Amino acid sequence: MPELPEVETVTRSLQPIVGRRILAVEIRGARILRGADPDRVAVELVGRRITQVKRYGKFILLSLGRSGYVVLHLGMTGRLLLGGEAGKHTHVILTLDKGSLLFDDSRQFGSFEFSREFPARVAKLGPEPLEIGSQEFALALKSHRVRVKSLLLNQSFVRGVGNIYADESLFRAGIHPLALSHRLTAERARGLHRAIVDVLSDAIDAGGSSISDYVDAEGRKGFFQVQHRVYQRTGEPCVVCGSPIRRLLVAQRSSHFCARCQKR
DNA sequence: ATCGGTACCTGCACGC
DNA sequence: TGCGTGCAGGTACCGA
Repeated sequence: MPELPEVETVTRSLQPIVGRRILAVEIRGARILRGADPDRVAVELVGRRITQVKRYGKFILLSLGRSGYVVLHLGMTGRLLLGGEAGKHTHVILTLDKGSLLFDDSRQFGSFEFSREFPARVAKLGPEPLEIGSQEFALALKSHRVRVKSLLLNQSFVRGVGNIYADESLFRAGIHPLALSHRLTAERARGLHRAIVDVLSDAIDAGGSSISDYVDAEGRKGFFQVQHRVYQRTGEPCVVCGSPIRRLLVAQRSSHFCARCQKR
């Protein structure tokens, strides 16, 4: 579900919890803690005040003053919900001094971790695509010899781009997903960066893409899915040239593209 | 040191 | 109705 635009939308909708204090922690599904001891996590969190909610790529960090961070990743199906009823897949419930925060995740690929320090997993991420310059992006592309689609999905290259927005960006840039990163001209590389910025910005404006179950912390769906030009449109006519959108596997992920508009 | 492939988990749509 | 198959926004880890 969640790539940069969805995680950004969730982060924005979570701002009401800034300044709130954690009164109680209920952990129903320990898998989401990735091996940490549930009791210890609870002890670390209870009584802390949430001082900031910030996104890094696809991660959300809740700062707890100087005590540390709650490090959240939504995986494929994770949801953070303000209030509401706990369900079958609710793994963590934070009771706040006003309201509550639920972490829901049917596939359990997400994670809920506590870290005393700024987390290494987050520190290792590549730059934010919306902050890096096109020139810098083009140079970085040159230093890798891989399929460009794989590179876009690599979070240590740029953080936050996932399968939907990689496909949509490559389409807008007219670049084939199998194109080799180091073979792209600087101009096409800069064009790809512009396409990424455009797609991500448009998607954030639309509140993200709700393919099946994505909603923000207030339960609102996103609307960017109606603007997808290639993602999950296999067989449909290309909006530019009319030839059918094709699908192939790159890095074991479905990749949707127009063979006529997107060149290697 | 980088890679591509596989594993992790649940739910849904589809064909038979 | 039920069963098997394939697919789904994610990353971690393995061996080459």
